Amino acid sequence: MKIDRADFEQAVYDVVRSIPKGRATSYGAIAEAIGFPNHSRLVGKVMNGCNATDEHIPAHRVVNSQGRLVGRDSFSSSERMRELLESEGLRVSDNRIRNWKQEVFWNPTEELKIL
DNA sequence: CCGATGACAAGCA
DNA sequence: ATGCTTGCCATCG
Repeated sequence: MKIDRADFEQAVYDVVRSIPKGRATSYGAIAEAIGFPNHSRLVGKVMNGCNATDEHIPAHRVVNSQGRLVGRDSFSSSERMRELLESEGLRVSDNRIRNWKQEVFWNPTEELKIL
């Protein structure tokens, strides 16, 4: 199945905007939630373009499956992403979110299914 | 956890 | 078109 770029982007933004403050999710989880489980990389691409022209999208709440802040280079500064997360009550050490899978991880597939 | 593999899409030379 | 890289992920070891 081919992917409609505009439709894909819109779906990604929609999910990202739904991420609660103090929580975070992964590229793969978003991809799965919008129906493209094996296109996690495209989510990253979309996010990359989103924070460049930033549209009040909490891109800092999107990390990789290991809770690692791989997208920090696309922010104003390398520390920006970490600061945003810490200001929401999250703990970050060595470029990773603490209690990632235990507490912080927010599953859009599960949460949005209920709505 | 880390490294290597295989899968998929897009951008670039 | 080909080859390599990328805000990735699941699986295997």
